[in-house]
Amino acid sequence: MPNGPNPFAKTRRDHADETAEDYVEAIADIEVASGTCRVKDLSERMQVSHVTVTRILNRLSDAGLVAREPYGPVGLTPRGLEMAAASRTRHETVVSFLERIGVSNATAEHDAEGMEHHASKETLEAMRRHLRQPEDDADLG
Amino acid sequence: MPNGPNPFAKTRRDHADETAEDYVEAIADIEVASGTCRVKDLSERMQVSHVTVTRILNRLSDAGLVAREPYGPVGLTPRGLEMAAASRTRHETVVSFLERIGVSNATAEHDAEGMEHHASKETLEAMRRHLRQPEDDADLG
DNA sequence: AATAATTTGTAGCAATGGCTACATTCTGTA
DNA sequence: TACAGAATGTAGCCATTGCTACAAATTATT
Repeated sequence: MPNGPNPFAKTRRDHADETAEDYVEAIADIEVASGTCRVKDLSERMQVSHVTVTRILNRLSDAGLVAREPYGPVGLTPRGLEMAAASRTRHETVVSFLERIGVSNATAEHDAEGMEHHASKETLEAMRRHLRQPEDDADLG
Repeated sequence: MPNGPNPFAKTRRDHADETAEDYVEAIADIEVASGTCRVKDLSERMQVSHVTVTRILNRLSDAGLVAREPYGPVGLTPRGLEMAAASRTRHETVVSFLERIGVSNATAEHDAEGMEHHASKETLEAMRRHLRQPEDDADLG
């Protein structure tokens, strides 16, 4: 039978926060890759309509994460930059870790995209600890 | 800089499916633990109001996963049982794996709750492969 | 400059998942 | 049986994230 009373919880509420992190990280990536980030870049990257992107950007702008003016490029505020940096670090940790245990790069990127929002500090530390280990143990056929 | 064009995607759409899996798995757990599952058990477990639970159960009932009649207990259909079994297996894989890399049981349970929905077949196989390995490599201080 | 094409914005609809407030049904007990 | 309390159901509100359709602005082309 299951073990504890409720190791579970509201895994579901913070959905909007995950969206914020995804977008902020995407904006930072696109800026690095293309110089500037446009609504269209985001709609392509997130594979949603430009309408969805616009509405989310408005919310992130109100939240002080994104700097933006109508028909202009999409930028990050200092707070947005902070969040992007943290997200990126965490993303890279998860991707590298998955690759270390034998997952292909493509799958690691894909799975990390969803998993990274649920990896606690303790779990991320465990992953980094593992990454610091020599990869001897990876010889499993 | 980032690597590929779009290893990302619609990580966001399948939210309702995740909810279905969470509820179906919770129902199975509660049935095992208490004999029967009631709306109240679910609202406590998921930490949401009974209203939210009722509405979600209606949807799952329409979807053929949950069997239910007004004011009665909550049961699983054959399809619901299948889904619960698969969810449970996956959940246990993720929890065991996290524990193996040094995460505490409480954190493993918590993180797995969110991560399990994003672990692809390939990633789960990598985790199981790792679990089959002797734990020698775990001696990192 | 005028026109065409692209990009972005707005209006408005649907589904999902939160909630409170209130109605109903069930259960247990006086 | 009647009543009190607990458990469920229903109505209706909000936020988030999808969408299509249409309007407006920007950019590119003729």
